[in-house]
Amino acid sequence: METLFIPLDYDYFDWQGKNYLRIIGRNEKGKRLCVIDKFNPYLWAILKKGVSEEKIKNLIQKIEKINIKGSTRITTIKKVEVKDKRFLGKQVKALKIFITNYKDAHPVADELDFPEIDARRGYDVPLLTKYIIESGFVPLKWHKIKGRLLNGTLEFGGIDRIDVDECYEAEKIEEAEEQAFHPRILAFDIEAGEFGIGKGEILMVSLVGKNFKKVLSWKKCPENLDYVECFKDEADMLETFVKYVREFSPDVLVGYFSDGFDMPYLRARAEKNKVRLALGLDNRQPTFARGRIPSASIAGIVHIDIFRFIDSVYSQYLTSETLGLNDVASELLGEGKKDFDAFEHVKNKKQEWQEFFEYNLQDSVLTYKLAEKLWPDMLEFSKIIQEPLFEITRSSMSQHVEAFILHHLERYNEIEEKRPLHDEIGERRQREKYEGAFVFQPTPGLYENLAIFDFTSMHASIIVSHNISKTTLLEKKEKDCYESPELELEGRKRKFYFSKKPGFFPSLLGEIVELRKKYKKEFKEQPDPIKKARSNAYKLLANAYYGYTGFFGARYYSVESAASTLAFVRKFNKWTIEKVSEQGYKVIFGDTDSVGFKLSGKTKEQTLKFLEKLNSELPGIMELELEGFYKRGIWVKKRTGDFGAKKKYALIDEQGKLKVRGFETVRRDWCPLARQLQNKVLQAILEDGNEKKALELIKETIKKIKNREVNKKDIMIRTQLKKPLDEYKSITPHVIAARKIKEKGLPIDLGMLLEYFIAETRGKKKLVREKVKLPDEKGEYNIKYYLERQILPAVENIIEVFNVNGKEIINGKKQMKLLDF
DNA sequence: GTTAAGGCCATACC
DNA sequence: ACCGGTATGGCCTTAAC
Repeated sequence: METLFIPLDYDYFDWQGKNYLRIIGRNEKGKRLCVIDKFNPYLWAILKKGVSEEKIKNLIQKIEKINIKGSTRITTIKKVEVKDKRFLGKQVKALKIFITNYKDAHPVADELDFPEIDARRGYDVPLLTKYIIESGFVPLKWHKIKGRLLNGTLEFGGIDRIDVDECYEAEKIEEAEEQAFHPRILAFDIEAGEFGIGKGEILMVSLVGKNFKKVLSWKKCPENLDYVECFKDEADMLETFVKYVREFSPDVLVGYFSDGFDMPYLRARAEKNKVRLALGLDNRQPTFARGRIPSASIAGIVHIDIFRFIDSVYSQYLTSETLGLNDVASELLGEGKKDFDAFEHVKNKKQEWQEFFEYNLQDSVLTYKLAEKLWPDMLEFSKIIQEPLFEITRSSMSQHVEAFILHHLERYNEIEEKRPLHDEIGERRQREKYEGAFVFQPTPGLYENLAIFDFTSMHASIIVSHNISKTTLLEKKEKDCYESPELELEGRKRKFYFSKKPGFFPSLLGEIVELRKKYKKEFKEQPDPIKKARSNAYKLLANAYYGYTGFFGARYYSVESAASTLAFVRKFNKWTIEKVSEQGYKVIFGDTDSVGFKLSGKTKEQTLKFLEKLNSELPGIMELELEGFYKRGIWVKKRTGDFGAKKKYALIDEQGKLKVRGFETVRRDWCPLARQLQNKVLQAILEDGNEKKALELIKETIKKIKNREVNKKDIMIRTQLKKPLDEYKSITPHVIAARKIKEKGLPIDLGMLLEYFIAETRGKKKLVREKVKLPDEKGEYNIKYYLERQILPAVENIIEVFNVNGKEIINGKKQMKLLDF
């Protein structure tokens, strides 16, 4: 039998002591199929240099006798082969040791304690990763499967007795031509009576798919909402939820924060009600893998918590201030959550059931739309990294980088390095920090006609151009090698040297950068979401690569590499600043990979020509590009000290578009009133080149504050709770806000955004925290606080740029003047 | 009781 | 534990008077 197949969900099982894979996917007609494949696990024993043939033979005989006896299986050595391999870039002889069950790879490695063996590797890569590398059966690409149709016999212990159309035992798997694939997506969301997992009842569950929307409820039966279905109790509702999911037969079941909330809640309530949450195609209940956030997985269906993908990968593209469903959906879909206070409804037993149902449905609608919108990104990430969707949507960027490397080592005949052990991680984390990038000290002022140059993927291009990595690092200087600038590490000045023989680590990064360029070009020529996602995925990967070298959990961790890369970053940034100055431009700012300067009478054409010249002097694939030309820009004084603040500026381009960095405008822990005013002030100043209109704007706002005409939502300050409430050494306003919420009986979650305002208070209260009130608390805003601690700080150093006697203003009269308006 | 320095804390830039 | 160094600035805590 032969069929086309796209693999979606990977799982493994044991049969007669051996590992098998069960892969669920679809054929080209949309039928759901299952493929059973064998797996031949092995690990590596890297031999010491110069071990004789004779000794190797003896060693192999000893190894072949190893067996691991467990309660359910005995793992033995199937065969041992001698191979010429590379390890950390060096040529080695290694034994490829095939074993019967990968779950015992670790104990087998422990047994390989022979004097001829230098190192043991390849026992700590996750089984699925190992399988995909070996089989080439990569996720989300079409394959042609030749195999035997299984028919529900007990051949594999009945593993094929699952809810699929057909199940094959694979005999041959080969890649097939690409074609479009549209997954069946089903989104879900629950509403519960209490926030604590399982503490309250699940009041309703919504489900949204293509041409499918339902709200399941048991608390209330509305007459006029056709999508609401009513049940006699919670258990009945949960059973129907399971039934509907099974009937819809989704490839992807998606929630928003469902790993952390919906799934564990469903599990807890199902247990309580003695309902089996048999969502898996094999009728199993969801399982929860351990981890910082437990990942809920369903056999045969890819459960995606879209929040986790956004959190670890996609958030870099977002400007929303929180990663909550409302903010993210508003930004990506232009549509937010329904305005409804579910907590109020439950707590005060309100009877706004219609609104509640709509609210619940809308959450699933948004989750569904987000999943559709982000599908190209998840798809491309999965195809590029070659890891299954489930893993892709839950991994950090460093894990993505590492997985990408692991999946491409075979091309370099390279044996994988091991994961650092607990003690090693500890040591790495404790080691002294190394010096970072260079930031140019700006001079405060308003400047006209500016240009900004920046390096494209600077860290990546430095690593590639200087062949920097753990495995290309030389012990000492050689005749022809790359030499890092002098840097300080562990208290002494030193340099590092890297071989000119291309290493797999920088080479792979070189490929990533190349592919990024290629797909970016393709996207520009003929834009579509897939091309965009592909180009973005490579870009993200390239940018995360440097961070990976300095990440303590990395297999290819290398402080020397990270420190050297940064030394080059500093060198090239300063080099650019110098060159630009020498050419007669006035440099205004510079940070890490960018330099901004005044055109100083030169034309754009001259500047672009000069850019070309600079590029001809850069090594390897390093490249400077024009970030943009700007009409005006403003830099302000630091609040403490009499010099320009770094990482704080605002620019306006020729189209009048504002670009604000670092100012309160872009800081979410300032009230909207101050932020909006500052933004308007910056806009006015940069448009007109003078402060007249700005002063008017400030005057207006001050008047509004004094007359108590400011909207309440505009004075709210939002601050994130970054650690458990009782760990705070300093009791700041937002800690008070959190305590107040706790007193109300609401949950305090790590990472939640606390909202509060500063109110007028009676009596002698000096500290800000004593005036904190929650949004729904009664009280008037504190005029003095908002004038002096929000509005004034947000605008005073901006308008100060226009005053010749700048120093006097900050200490004296103008402050008073401003407030006297 | 007041005040300045130092530390804690959140957030931004790249 | 899940990229990390550079940087700003508010507010609290502490120590000194």
